[in-house]
Amino acid sequence: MSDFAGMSDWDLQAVVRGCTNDFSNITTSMDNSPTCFSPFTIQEDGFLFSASPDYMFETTTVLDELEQLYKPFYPVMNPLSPQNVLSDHSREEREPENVVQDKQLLASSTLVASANTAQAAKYKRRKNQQKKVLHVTAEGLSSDMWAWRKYGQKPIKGSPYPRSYYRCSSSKGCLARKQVERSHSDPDTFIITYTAEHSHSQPTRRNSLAGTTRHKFSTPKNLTTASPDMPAAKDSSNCSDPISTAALSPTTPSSATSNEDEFVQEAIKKESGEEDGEYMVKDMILSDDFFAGLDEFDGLTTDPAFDHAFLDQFSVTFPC
DNA sequence: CGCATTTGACCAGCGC
DNA sequence: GCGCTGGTCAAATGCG
Repeated sequence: MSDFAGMSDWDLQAVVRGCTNDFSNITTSMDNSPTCFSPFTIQEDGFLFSASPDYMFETTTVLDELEQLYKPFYPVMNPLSPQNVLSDHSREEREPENVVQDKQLLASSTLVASANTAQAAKYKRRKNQQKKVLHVTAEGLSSDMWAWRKYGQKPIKGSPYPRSYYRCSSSKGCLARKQVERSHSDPDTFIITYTAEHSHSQPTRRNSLAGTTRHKFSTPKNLTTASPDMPAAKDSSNCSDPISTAALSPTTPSSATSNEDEFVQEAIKKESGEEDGEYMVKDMILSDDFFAGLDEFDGLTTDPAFDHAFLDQFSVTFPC
């Protein structure tokens, strides 16, 4: 059949799977330029926000203003809510920045306010729909504490890779949506598009129910249905592919490690004690978790527990 | 049994 | 107005 048909979702699931330890891998490759010099960047209407420390410093003022603008519309300041992934990808013509921001804010508040009318949101005008686009590598797919449930997958015209659709399963009635697709220009990069806003506070830890993760990729079925595009399951040479090894459920891993708990604790600590100003960049994607992750990353990477948990997940799917 | 995932069908937006 | 495309629904299926 088509290239999409066999596109097992192993990669896409990997995309949305939470693994808060991987923020350092968030990146972009919109122009296929080397990304190794930029830990990650965020695209906003084609404009790349380099998240290098220097740039972040320079944009602090702007971000501060953004944050001030966003605050009134936040049900809760969620470090990693889609709101924090700043990138409006509506197809509307570019308008003066503050005008666009105002519109986004209105749209955001409207979406939140209408959280109880999921049906009404069913067919929102795409053109005006608020979106936040994030480009991440497979390792950086992680991302958030939200629990996402996949509700659809569609082949996208012009792209050899299908797009997966996820909705927030943390709370019923939450309109938050998440689309994940592999970048056509850079298969190592995944494009995550957040739509709407969570109508509830961010869970302090991942939803345990959603955590009944299924390592589907290890099942015979999924192995046999491996996509022609993603022959990893068949081609042992791909076992070295971090993307494939990250092929885990988008939902909460039931095997939350002690390291993850540490992350949660760290996040809680920061949430309770640090808010405005100090984490300006968190309003993009550099959340508290991100910095916490950075702070702990060195330790984690050398922590036997981390290695064990991390490799354990890999070995489950790709025992090679 | 409850949950998540898969997947075909349906519907609405959008461009022509 | 029509056809294409994207986004969502919901039944079927599978797994723990």
